[in-house]
Amino acid sequence: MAPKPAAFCDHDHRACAAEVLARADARAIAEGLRLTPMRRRVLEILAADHRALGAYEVLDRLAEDGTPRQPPVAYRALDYLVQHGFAHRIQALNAFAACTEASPDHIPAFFICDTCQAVAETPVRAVGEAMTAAAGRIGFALDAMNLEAVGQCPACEGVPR
Amino acid sequence: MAPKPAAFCDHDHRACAAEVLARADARAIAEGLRLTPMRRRVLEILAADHRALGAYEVLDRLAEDGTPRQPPVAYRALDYLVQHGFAHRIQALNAFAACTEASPDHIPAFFICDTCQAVAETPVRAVGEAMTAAAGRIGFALDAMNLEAVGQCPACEGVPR
DNA sequence: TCAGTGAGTGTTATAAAATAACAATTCAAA
DNA sequence: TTTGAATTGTTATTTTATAACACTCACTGA
Repeated sequence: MAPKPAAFCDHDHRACAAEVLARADARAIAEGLRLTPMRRRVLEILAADHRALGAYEVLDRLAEDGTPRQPPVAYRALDYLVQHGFAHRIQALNAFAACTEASPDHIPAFFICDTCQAVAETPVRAVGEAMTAAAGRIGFALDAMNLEAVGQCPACEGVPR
Repeated sequence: MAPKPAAFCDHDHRACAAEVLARADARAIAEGLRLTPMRRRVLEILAADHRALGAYEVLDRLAEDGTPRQPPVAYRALDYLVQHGFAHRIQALNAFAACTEASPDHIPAFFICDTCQAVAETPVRAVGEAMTAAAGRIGFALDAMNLEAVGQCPACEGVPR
């Protein structure tokens, strides 16, 4: 079995989250992207655990530091993060998760645990290629894909649902 | 190039929609599923074209025959249709499309045209297998997947976006 | 025959998610 | 240092989805 994603294992999450932020900071500098305090704070909130957060959950966390609880505040930051690949939108949950993958050009796929709500982003090159091939066969010009799986993560194996 | 999905071609859509309904009727009888008039009507509305419809669009169509415009009416029928594989939910659009695939155990993938809003469901065995394999490698017990692609369909090729 | 049960539908109300629109501010380049 | 563009603040509204309960009707077993 391949190494399990950190999302499904015990791990030093403080370091894990710090790494996500550090990579984002580095990329923002390298590419001249404006990862403003607001946006960075939202990414930090998302990175705080391996769960996807709804916009209103993000808003609640922001409100704890005194940011006004207005939906556009959260949506704008989230849209920016998604737009620039710092975060992903998990369609199946209407929610958002920090991007945990180092390689900048990966095609993300998400494995969502029904039991503990953990979301793991794992590189699935073969899936992306098969999808691209399928698009090619039907003459479809592919811009983006959403690859999401719902089930039970290895840490929750055996837990009744 | 493989045969393009009907959704992306000129075709006799009356026959196409009738086939979807006929297959659903047959399966309902075979499996003892209760495809009530309400549910069948909603499926008919979905099958009316190769677009995904939001629940409130379905509700509007229903209202044209005098059904009360109450959200639960649409959501209940849609949930049933999705639950039993007569229709699919298109997560990227918060919308629903009739299942157009004959084989009952297929893994659906959706190609969504940004330009004309057509949605094609095509069997993508290789994608499903790659995804299943990826799940297996990380010990994830897969229950369901959403495979969606956004882009431009062959019929809209060249149309500026 | 007829209470009991459960699935389906009708109906009212509300919750949750997302966006429109415009004002105020900040920032960086000319 | 002004000017234009990007960002953030704010109010209001739209769109999507669900909770909760009442009513009907077909079916079941006493």
